Amino acid sequence: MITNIEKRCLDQGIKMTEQRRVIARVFAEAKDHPDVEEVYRRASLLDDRISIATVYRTVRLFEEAGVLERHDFRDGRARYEKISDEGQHDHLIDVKTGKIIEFQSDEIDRIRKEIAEKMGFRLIGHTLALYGVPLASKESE
Amino acid sequence: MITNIEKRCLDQGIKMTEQRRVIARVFAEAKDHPDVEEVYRRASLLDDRISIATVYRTVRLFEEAGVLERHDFRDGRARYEKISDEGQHDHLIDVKTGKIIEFQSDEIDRIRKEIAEKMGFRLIGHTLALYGVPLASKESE
DNA sequence: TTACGTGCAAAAGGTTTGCAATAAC
DNA sequence: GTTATTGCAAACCTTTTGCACGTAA
Repeated sequence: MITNIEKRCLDQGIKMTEQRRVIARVFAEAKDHPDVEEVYRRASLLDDRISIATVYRTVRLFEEAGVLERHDFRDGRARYEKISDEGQHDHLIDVKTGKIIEFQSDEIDRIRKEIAEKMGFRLIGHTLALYGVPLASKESE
Repeated sequence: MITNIEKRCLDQGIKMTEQRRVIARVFAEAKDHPDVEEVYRRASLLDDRISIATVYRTVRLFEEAGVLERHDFRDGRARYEKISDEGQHDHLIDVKTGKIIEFQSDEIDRIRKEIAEKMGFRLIGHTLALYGVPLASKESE
């Protein structure tokens, strides 16, 4: 069975190797935002002939092809997730636990675009992450 | 003459050394978003008894004290700027030139806070960077 | 077949840290 | 005088890369 991500890669003219197929599958099945080490771990379970250098090369390739999105959540390594058909979302990070929660806001999407255009730019990407603590929690920082 | 940043550090109970004063001065005078190498370069012009390790230690200290803000603009190193009294701004990066342009939007400030609270969090920080190309420019990516 | 992808290990680039010397309070 | 800070160099961690080998089309 061919994953949606693999299809997207083929559309982009990316030559599919066994390693790339495996990494595509990892992201097709992921519901979170794994870093490269974690992708390597999961890929190795499916096929142990994969090296971490290939994972690095592949996530970069997929990112440049618009198949994956890279995130920086201030923990020192890049995290990746697939770009889904149903539009993108942003993230809120619970700084107490590190948990990453997705959200989507049409209003923010609109304003971002408006601001960029008002400044004379066409928006081609963005980074938005909110960092918060649970409202119930009383710790000051 | 004592800089505003130095005053802020003293308020936070930070012990001021000559090196820290020099680094505070660099940020007091900066109108941009220097990385550590650049801070080190500017600080060295004012006082050549400074090491880059101290710059790393000091920007971290200042960041934790709420005196500096750290940014990641996808170029592989951290950039810093002072937190000014007149409220914060966000950034738009011209991906053709790397130029960083500041902007401020009360509407975005409001929505960010609303979203976090609606999700059950008190917002304590955020990252927002827009990446764009000049509207005049016709390149596709 | 032929260009492209891979694994390995080494290197790069940014950042942190152990330690002995130094300076602040 | 005591404790924190500094400079130096080594270590760290993530990511990239050179090269010989392997593989997809």
